[in-house]
Amino acid sequence: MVALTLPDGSVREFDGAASGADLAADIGPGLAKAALAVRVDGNLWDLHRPIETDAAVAIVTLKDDDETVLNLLRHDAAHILAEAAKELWPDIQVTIGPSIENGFYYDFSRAEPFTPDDLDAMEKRMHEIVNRDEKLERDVWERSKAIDYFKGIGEHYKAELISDLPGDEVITVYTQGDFTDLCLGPHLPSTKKLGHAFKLMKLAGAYWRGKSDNEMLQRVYGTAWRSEKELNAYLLRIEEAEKRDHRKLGKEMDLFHFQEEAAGMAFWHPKGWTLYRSLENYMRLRLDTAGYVEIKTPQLVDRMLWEASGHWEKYREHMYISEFEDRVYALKPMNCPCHVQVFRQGLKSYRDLPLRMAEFGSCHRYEPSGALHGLMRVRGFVQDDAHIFCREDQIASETKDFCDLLMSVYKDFGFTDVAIKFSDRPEVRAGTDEVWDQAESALKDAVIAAGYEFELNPGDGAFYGPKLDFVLTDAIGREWQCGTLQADFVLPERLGASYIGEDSQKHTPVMLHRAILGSLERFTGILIEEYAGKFPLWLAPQQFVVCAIVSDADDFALEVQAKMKAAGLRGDVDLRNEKINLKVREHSLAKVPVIVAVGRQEVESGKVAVRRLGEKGQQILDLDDAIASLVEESRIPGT
RNA sequence: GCCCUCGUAGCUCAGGGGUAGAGCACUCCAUUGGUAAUGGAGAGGUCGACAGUUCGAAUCUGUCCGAGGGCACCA
Repeated sequence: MVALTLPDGSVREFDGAASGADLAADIGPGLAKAALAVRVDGNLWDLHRPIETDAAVAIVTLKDDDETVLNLLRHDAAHILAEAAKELWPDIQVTIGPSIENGFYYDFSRAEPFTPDDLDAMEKRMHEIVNRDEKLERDVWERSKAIDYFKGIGEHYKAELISDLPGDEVITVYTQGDFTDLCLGPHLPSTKKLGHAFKLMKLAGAYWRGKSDNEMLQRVYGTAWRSEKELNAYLLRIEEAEKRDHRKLGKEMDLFHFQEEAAGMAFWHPKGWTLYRSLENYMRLRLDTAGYVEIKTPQLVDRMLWEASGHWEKYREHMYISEFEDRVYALKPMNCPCHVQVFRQGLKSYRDLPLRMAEFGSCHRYEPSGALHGLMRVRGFVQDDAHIFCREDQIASETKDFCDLLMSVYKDFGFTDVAIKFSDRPEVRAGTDEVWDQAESALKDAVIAAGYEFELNPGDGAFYGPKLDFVLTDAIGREWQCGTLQADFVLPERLGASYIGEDSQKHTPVMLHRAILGSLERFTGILIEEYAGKFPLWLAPQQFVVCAIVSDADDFALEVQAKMKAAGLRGDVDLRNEKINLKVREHSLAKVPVIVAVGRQEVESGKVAVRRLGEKGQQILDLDDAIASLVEESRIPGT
């Protein structure tokens, strides 16, 4: 007798072992048809796997809108993709194929590279397999049998996977049609249950087991959803994201460009640079208010300093080197060693601490060519960097002040969804365990005291100390790591920084490395995508355009522009011999927030017609009133 | 760095072994038009770079550079 308790508390009893399918059939034919899997005491099981003891169970159907169903569908889609590939190219080797966010992938090994046509062929075959309604059978195999089987059919990667499984691991295989695959499961009862709301998206290379020394496999990415409607919504979402890609908008809005003579380094155009400077000036104001001093240090520094700091040893392959007169210089990849040099000038007292030293530091790092990505990952960039030299007992308050400042800055850009990750001691590190204990708890206590939640990221700290990473989520749900706070007990000592304490003795300060925006290039890119190019007035590089409707209004248009500029607003005048329709269209497409139109009526009345981006109509306003309200609206947050 | 794809006019793209095409932008002419494209004419390219195959290469092959998508990397 097996008693199965349903989520509503009711109990169904069976004479012997019963499967989820039996249970669903017992409840009703509708459920029997809709059932995809069964949850048994919290674990997801195949629908046809016998349940032999009393358990709390729940039938899983498409209506369950948590990730469970999507994972099931996507995992099955991966298997069906593998089956399709095996049918099309019998000599292909299958490896792994998990469910991932928004879809699935499968890694294959095959001498011939896949072509886009192959992708279509695989997708077509997948639809056929779904229609075949192949049953999925679960089987438990002996390890040696499994290894022999997969070796026997030439699936060496599978055999390797099994060999590497822990000795006590139950080895399960699933068979659908003629295709048998090693898999933990669970799966849908048959291929038909997947439905047709899937699509193969792209081809990519991927290292076997994620190790760059290993063979490069061919990965096929796909997406799968409960319904065509969900699939189309997803495809639409991707299209929308592509429209606001900062590389696309950067070109369209004439903000910046890249060219091969300086790969990974941006050429900023007037409008882009205006935006960049707005961001920098905003940050400068915030730092000034928060008690930072700003400095500027050299970009080209002798290797001796980098040897002393440890960068020559740890970071050499990322550094651009230049040689003159038997001396070797490196373009700085980081600002910290230079900041210590400034700190070391003159004798420092405990009264000088905490000393918050900021620099919009221009850094260069040789990033692998494949890592470059628009403004988001570049080789030349500027950090809103600062180093706080302080005593150990000041770490807590400095951490709190920093977190508050960072959150306040992010909020000014509309980012309120900020995750904090705490990374503790890595395997390879400098400093004693005692120092690490102290640094970790100081940093952790400080975040807790400041009232912020964080997740642990074990072993990912910097070699000199633990760190906090700040990850923000943008308007379309993507995550970006921008801010960081790192507690450093190593560099100040290595580079000979010291201060005189209350006891008249020399002490070594602690150094907090910190950045809020991270890199100005990257943050600008994030802002372009966040706002889809439609910047709030204070950031918009071109805040207004004054358009003359007839040439008789040209002088007045120039007068209006001059007054607006005198009030501190940024903008141009458009006196072209074109119709107002064309001007409105072009400036709207250029995402200019404010279009001021003046014709004969305005010349006579002295008023202006103001049209805001995104609105259909316009307002007739007194020029002074219009200017006053635009000036108010374009004020930098926090001023 | 690795795998796949791509590189044609300022931009978006078509074409494809016999020395190049569209739309928009640009220049000129006409038009002074009230809120998302006025009409006409003209000019514009060493087809990413370098080799090779060929009577002939933008087209085929190779190498390199760059870009896009992934993987690896991101102290």
